[in-house]
This record gives sequence, structure tokens and C-alpha cells, in this order.
Amino acid sequence: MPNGSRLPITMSDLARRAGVSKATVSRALSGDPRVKAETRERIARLAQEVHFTPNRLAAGLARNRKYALGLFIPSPPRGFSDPFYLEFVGGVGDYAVKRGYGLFLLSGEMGVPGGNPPGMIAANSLHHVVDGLLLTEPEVADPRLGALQAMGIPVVFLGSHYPDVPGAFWVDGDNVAGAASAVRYLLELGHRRIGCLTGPPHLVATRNRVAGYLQAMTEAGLDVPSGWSVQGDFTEEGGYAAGHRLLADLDVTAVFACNDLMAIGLVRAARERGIPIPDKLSVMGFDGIRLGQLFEPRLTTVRQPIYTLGMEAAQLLIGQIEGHAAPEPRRTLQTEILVGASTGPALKEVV
Amino acid sequence: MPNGSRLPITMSDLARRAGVSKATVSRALSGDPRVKAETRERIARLAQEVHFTPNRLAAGLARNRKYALGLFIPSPPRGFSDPFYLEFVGGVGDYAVKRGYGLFLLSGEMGVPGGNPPGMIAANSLHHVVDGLLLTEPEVADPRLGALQAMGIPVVFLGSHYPDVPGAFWVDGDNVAGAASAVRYLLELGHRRIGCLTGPPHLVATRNRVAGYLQAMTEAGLDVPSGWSVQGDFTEEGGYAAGHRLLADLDVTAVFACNDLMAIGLVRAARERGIPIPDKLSVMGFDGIRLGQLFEPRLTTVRQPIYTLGMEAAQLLIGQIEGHAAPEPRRTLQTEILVGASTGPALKEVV
DNA sequence: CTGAAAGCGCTAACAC
DNA sequence: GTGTTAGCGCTTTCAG
Repeated sequence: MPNGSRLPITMSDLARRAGVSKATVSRALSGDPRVKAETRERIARLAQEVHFTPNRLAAGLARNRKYALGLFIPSPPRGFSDPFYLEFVGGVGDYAVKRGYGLFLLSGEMGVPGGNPPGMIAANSLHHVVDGLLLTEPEVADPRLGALQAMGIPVVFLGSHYPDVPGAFWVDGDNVAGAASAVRYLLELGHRRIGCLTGPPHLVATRNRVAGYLQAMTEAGLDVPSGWSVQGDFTEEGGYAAGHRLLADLDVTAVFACNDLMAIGLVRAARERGIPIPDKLSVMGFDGIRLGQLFEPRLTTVRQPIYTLGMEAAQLLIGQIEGHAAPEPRRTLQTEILVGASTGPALKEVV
Repeated sequence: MPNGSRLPITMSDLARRAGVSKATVSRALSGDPRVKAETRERIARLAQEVHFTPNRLAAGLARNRKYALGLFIPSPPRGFSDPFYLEFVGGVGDYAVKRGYGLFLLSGEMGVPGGNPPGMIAANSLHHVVDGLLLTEPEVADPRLGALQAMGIPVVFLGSHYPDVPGAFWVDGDNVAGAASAVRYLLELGHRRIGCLTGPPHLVATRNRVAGYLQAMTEAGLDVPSGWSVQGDFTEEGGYAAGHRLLADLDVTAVFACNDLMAIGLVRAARERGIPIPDKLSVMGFDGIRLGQLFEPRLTTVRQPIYTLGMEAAQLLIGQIEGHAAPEPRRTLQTEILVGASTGPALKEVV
């Protein structure tokens, strides 16, 4: 029980008991330097005693604020079912609450400016629900950004933009460098014929990871025949299907998959074709999801610091909402390689 | 852009344009039968035209409501990382929004009545944030229920209670019957020596699934030596460790694991011990998570209708909040068996 | 059937 | 330093 009575205690109650006005209580509690230190402390103590907690809705109404961030659930099949997002949500949530914000779960398409999404919230009532939005999976020339900017709603993306949008805020793992480091790791193992399992081309993540792949290959002076790249869709099933296409005639000794789920699908396809992993084919993923570490064989992958990304995203968003200019509206965090059992040295090639 | 101007249009604006009072607009929009049908329609049409959306915070303030449900993230390691919860969240969210509620993400312990949770929200400000709570993973004699009831906050659990709490609301898959059906499936395959990989005894889910296991075994006239049951903790690692203990001397031909994650760990342990699955050991899980279907071998399991559970949970909670007595404050949904490749016929036993 | 007016709990000028 | 007074946008008596 927060207090003796049934109804929660209000600021007026507190003011009455403290023998001051509501305004003073409000100021005292918000640390306004104008109230005498002594009164401020007395009020603070009293507030503690009676377990007073301000009503955020009322405060929000008066200040035209919601004290809530909206978090869009990525559309299926990826969704939160990608354990990756949980960690992200954890980072966002922990930081948001520290700053007095709640986290609203949203979903739906909201691709079109005026369109009402089918899912968890109507785009036009976003104003009344949250102060700002956290979006995931940016697309190339993402239409959501412009729509939201036009509505005047602060947005931070988990994922960078392409082409670059001047006013945009985002946090991201270093996809290009991460992918390049993955390929370099495979190169060190002696692989030369390295394929790439890409994602949907409209996603920025795909673009950047493929760019990293090509960059590392080029650096190594290697040619990349078009047959070495096949397109998946970031799902396990997609990786499986694309894997079969890629492995139809086994022209590569290693594959860099643009995410872990596809890597897993690829392994399944390889298994069906009797290709032993990692003996005859090395497979590397990207993300570092837990499933990859439970999988047999444990996936070698590029791990992103997703909890931290969540914290930073929330920080950026709240900064934008509260109007203190962010020193840098974009943050790129470094990735690291997680070595599993899905990669191994290249066979000596018999030329 | 929701409307021409920058600021969202308010009810007063609408009233002015319609040439009526705010009160009438409010009544018209809430379908109050007292307003003349014609005026109501005129107002509704106008509201459409100008893209009016009521401010839920203001409405909430006036009616002492938040129009938000709180959803507690289960504590790690299970968390949302269990893909299962995504589906649950989807069900909850879709229903909640249909009824005009948002979904707030919460986390933290809040085990103790007065205790402030470390996570995403302070227990004592719950009142100001949500109208009701959705909790998962009920424990035997769950302390949270009493604390929340004392605070006067409506609660619905995903999972039944034990011992039964009269005022409690919950939805659940039929754990007892589901577990029993799993065991019966193994019996049909010819297994007689069937082990059980249990969960933490303080969870109701463990209790019920083990009860179902024992029930089916007893029905079949089979004895259950204590060595056939080992305790896990609902994680993959726990299943792996417990699996090694269980398989140290292979006394069973099949194992029913109380959830999929543990079943996966068990398979890993069996693999390490050179026990082929399903040839020498059949393994069955519970839940029907996607990971189990991606796993090699695909897991035979008991699938719960979790999206539906989410819908029903939200329905129960909103009913409770809005004060219309639920016809039945508990709902048990049936499970179904998903046949994978982790189970097979029992070896003829050489007696 | 509709309007006027009083709040919901808090914040923010503006006084003093 | 602190109190007074208006609101924030909506709901809800109470009149009429």
C-alpha cells in the first residue's frame, strides 16, 4: 500500500500538510533554486513520508508532454522474436526510466504519411501517446522518416540511413566495418572463394553489410563473381532457400551471411546437401543472437553491442525531445567477432 | 500531416466549428444516446474531416484512467527472448488497441509489497502509469498477486495459480493435460521408461507439467523411479546440465522436458554422450517455440495457443478495469502436439 | 436534447 | 521566496 488511504495522495494534499501552496511544492520537487533550501528539504521529506508520487498524466497535460517513448515492434517475421531486440529494449527501457519516461509498445506499418497502420496504434494519434519514437530496420530512402518529421515527432532509428538524411538521428553498429572484419577473419583462415548471403536490398543493413563484404574482398585483391552472392530475406527460411541456390554448385569455401538467422538456414541447407560444416564450408553470421550460440555448430558471427545501442538511442531521443542539442546526432558502435564452430581453415585447394 | 496547422486540433476547436458546446461533442463522440442522431453524425463527420483525435491523457485525467496496460517483461534469462512472448505481446497489443488502450512495457522485480524494483518502473508509481497489469510466470503462492491486490491494481496472469487464489484472474494453456498428452504420445510410440526434465519447483508451470507427466504415467500403470526426474531451470544451459545428470546411466528411452529450451539442452547433452536421437532417446518439449522448429532435429513438442492467450488476457484485464464482471475470470486453452524429429518408436527392449 | 461550469492534478506566468 | 491565478483538454454533474 503506497499510503494509508485508498486514493493516492495529490500535490494539494501535500501542500496543505506542508502549509505551503501547490506551486511551492511543485517547484520544490522539481528542484527549482528559487525555493528556500530549508523548505525544499522539508517538502521533500514530507513527500517521502507520505509516499507521494506525482501524477505524470497531469504533469504531461500541463506541459504538453507524454513522458513516454514509443517503440515500434519490427514487422514480422523478424520482430522481437529476434532475441536481439530484447536486449535493445532493455537498454532503451533502463535509460528511459532513469529519465522519467515510460516505454510504449507500438506496431503497424505506418509507411504512408497519412495511412493508418493496421497494428497497435493509429499514426494520427501518435501525438497524444508519445513524445518521440524509436524505429528499427531503416530502409533505403526510408519513407517513415519524412512522414514523422512532417508530423513534428522526434525520431531515432536503430540503424543508419541511406542516403544520408541531414536531420536524422540514429545509432548503429558499424555494419560496414563489422562485415569487413568478418570477411577478413575468413580470409585469415585461408578462404579465398567467399560467398555472401545478402538481405533484402531495400534495407540499409543489407546495403552496408554487403558493402563491407565487397570492401574486404577488394582489399584482398579478390574478384567477386556474381554467382557468389544470393539474396535472402533475413529469415531462417529465406537463408535456407537462398542457401540451396548458393550451394547448388559449390563454388565457395565460405559464406558470410548478413545475419545469424540466415546463416542458420544456410547451415540447414548445407546439411541437407551433405556438405560438412566447417570442414567443407565455413559459415559466418552477423548480429550475435543467442540462438546462434545455442545452435549446432555454434555460429561464428559479428556481435553488435545492442544493449548499449538501446541506451544511446534513448538518450538521443530524449535529448531531442527535451531540446538539448545532441553533440552528435548519430552514433556508431564497434562490433566484435564471436568465434564459434561454424568456421574453420580452408581446404588446400587443388588447382 | 494530421491537419493543416501545427498544433493538433482540440475538442474546443471542434465544438466551435460545429456550433455546439464541448460537452455535446464529448457526448456525441462517446456515443451518448442523449444527443440527437443528426447532431451526432454531423459532429462525427466533422471530426473525420479535420482529423480530430481526442487527447487520451486529458480524458484519462478527467476520468482517473490511464488507458494503458502494463506488461511486465519476464525476468532473464527467459524474457522476451523466448519467441513465445512476442506472440503473446502481439495478442495482448492487438486486443488492447482495439479497446483504446496502450501497452506499457515494464520490468523489475517488485516481489516485495513496498519494494522499488530495480528495473523499468517504480512499484509505487504504477498507479499513475497503467490501469492494470499483465504478469507472466506465476510462482507457487506468488507474492506479487497479494501485493498488487492490496494496491488495488487489477492484474491478470499468464499462467494459473497454485494454490488457487479466489480473486485471481489468469489465462493459461492446459499444462496438466498438455503434459499428459505428451507422455501419452511417447507411450503410443512404445516407450515405457519415460523420464522428466522439470523446471524450478517454485513455478506453477513446473508443478502442473510434472503433474500431467505423473498422471499419464500412473494411468498407464507405470512406476516412476525418482531417478527418472531431474530438475532444470527452464533455460538451455539448465537443460544441458540436468540432461547430463539424467543420462549418466541411461535408464530411460524417452524424456519429457517441461519446456522446449531445456529439451534443446538435453539434446545437446545426449549428443555429447553419443546417444543418437531419436534412435536411442526420444525427447519431447513443451511450448512450441520457433527455435524448437529450427533446431536439428526438429523438436516434438506441446504447442500452446499463445496469441490467443494474449487476446484473452487483455480482454480479462480490460473487463476487470472497466468493471464489467467477467463471465469466467480464468481461461484454460487447449494445447496440441507438434510432431518433429526428436521422437521415434521405442527400441524393443531385451528383457 | 444541449449548455454552463466545475473539476481531474499539475505547471507556469505573474504578482507581491 | 512564495502565493495566486489561469489554464492543459477532456468528462461530468447540474440546469434548463
